[in-house]
Amino acid sequence: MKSITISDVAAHAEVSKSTVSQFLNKRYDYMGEKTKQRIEMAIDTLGYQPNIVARSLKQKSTKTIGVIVANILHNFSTEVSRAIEDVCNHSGFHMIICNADDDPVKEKHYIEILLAKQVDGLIIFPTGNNRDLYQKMLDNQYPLVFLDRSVEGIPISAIMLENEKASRLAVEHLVQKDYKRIGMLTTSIIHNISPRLERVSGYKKALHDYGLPMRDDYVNSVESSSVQDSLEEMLGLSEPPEAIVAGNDLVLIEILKFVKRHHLRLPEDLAVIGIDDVSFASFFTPPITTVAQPTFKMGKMAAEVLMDKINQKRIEDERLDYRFEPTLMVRDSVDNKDVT
Amino acid sequence: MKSITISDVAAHAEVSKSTVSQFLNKRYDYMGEKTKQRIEMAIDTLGYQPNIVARSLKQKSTKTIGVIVANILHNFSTEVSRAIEDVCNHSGFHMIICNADDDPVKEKHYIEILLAKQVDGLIIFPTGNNRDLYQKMLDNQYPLVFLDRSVEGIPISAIMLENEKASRLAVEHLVQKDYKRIGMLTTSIIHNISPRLERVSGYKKALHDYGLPMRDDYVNSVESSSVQDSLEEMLGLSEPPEAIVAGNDLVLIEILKFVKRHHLRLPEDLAVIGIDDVSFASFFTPPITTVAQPTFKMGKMAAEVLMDKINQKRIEDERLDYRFEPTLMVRDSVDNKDVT
DNA sequence: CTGAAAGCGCTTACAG
DNA sequence: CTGAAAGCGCTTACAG
Repeated sequence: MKSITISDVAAHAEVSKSTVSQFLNKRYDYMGEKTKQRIEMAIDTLGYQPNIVARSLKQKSTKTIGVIVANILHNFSTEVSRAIEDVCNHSGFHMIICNADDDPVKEKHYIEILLAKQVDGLIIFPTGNNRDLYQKMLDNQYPLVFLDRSVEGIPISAIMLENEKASRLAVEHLVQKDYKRIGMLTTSIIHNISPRLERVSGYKKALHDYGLPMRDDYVNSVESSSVQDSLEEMLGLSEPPEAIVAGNDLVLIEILKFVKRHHLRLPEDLAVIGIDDVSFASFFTPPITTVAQPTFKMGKMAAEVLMDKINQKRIEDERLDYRFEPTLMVRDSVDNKDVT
Repeated sequence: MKSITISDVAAHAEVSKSTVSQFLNKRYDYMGEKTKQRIEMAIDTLGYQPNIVARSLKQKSTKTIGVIVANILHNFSTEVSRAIEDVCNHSGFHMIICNADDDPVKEKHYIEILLAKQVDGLIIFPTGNNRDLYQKMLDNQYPLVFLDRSVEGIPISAIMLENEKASRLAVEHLVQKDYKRIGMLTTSIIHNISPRLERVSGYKKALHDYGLPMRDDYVNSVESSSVQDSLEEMLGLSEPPEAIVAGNDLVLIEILKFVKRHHLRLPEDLAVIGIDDVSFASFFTPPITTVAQPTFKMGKMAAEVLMDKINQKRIEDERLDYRFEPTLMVRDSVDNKDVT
């Protein structure tokens, strides 16, 4: 690309670079009408576009934020990203999305690169295993917000679902439909990912509140790739669960694959509720009952909180947790148990 | 964030900035062992991270590419983006994704911003309505590749599906299963989006080759939001189509919604084949027969061609079209017509 | 009302 | 083997 710089424009318009710069930044306060016009003409005829890199260097702001999602495969990540993008567009910001793939090493790498690229702030779905880095950014008052998850002992604003409530809604619905043997399957919990822990604990509490027994062989937290095996096991029990709560969309999909493969009937042979509303839920056969997250609102909030931090509002009275309400989407993958 | 610059490191290590810079860029040719160590120590103790913005300004390369997708809602866009990201990671590049939302105005805006941000190259799913801009980049030998679509009269490398073949595969499969009345529904064609045109023309040619009549009321190209109406109309004909080819994933989804809403049986009441393999195809009831694009390969190729252009290979012997083969994924949303 | 000068944090010939 | 100097393309006090 040919480079036309501010100097070229200045020369063409026969003014100084300073004046052109003032013009570009709309500081017209004392600018002569003819000067303005000459500059405008020069810009037009030369097809000048300011170099944002140069501007960023000087202004120490790139008008760009970084977003590091834990796993782009989750529908939640994609939807939230779109909401963030909307806010960015409105504020004249751009965003760079990175996918940590649930890998703390990748996450660390991305954080470092993005900081080196001088992004003005970061939204992170934390893997939870880079405490030093998180802490360092916190110490430096670097604009940062967590999304979906919080990290114990790192007091950074986190935008999250009422996760306990989410599984409670699922359990309650099943209880109302007269299910007693209710299982739960989530993705791996070994890294203490907060929403997963909370969803499991919400499930247990709800069972307890409804006086249902909590059986260890009805709950499991494994990698997506092992969901099939885990289901095999759980449904092979002498008294298998009659309903299963899927901890997120990926688990739900694995369950649906299992159901298909084994020619089970939904909900007669197995009732299912997924946390996360999947795209095909409404027109699946049967339509899938889910607990939806307000993804759009959550992404918007994350971006707004970050923008406030970038603009120096909100440094002091840091509010930590922003919790959002889940919504039960009643469809047909759960039916009245007594009918069967 | 506190800023530690190369000067701080130089001071701490008691060498010049030049030497530190050499070190950073691994030009150790003549560097004394003790110098190296002193610099390394300084970097460590200060926690220095180079400022990429400053480097970019000097080097006139941001090691970043832009990707402008026509519509992020298409599954194709997401998958292709992930493939591009892989290549970027391998080459030490980053990418900024923008969603033009099928809107030429947004597309123009994003192209301009990305150029101003000095990205080293661009992968565009062109809306087709910014010919001047495309042409200008071409004239400037700016590294650019088109994906999914080409633009008539703008000779820029384009990575595309064998679109005619894709609809041909669909029609052939239906013909083999003894279907005669075959319709096709695609998203709007008014902007002459090349893959849509090609898919419709492939459909027509295939019908012709199999001696089937081509009926105008069996083909329609409308916005996603009007697919329902269009189906209503088509299936309300006195001799309605018995099978429909969906031009892409969004159309497929609309068709499935329609089928659900009207309690149609798949494939007994209506057979369906979608172009684009959707995530839920395999475990849907019935599993959906589709024509898949090699999304990963296509994204990879786009990124590789772009990298070559950025690295000055491939400017001369510009190859224009890279066409990829579609694959029929036989599942159960099409069955033997004679059986019914 | 406008311009000269310094500076953002790097890199890169070039000199020694 | 290392450093001084210029420069990438902007912006921003400050002077006049």
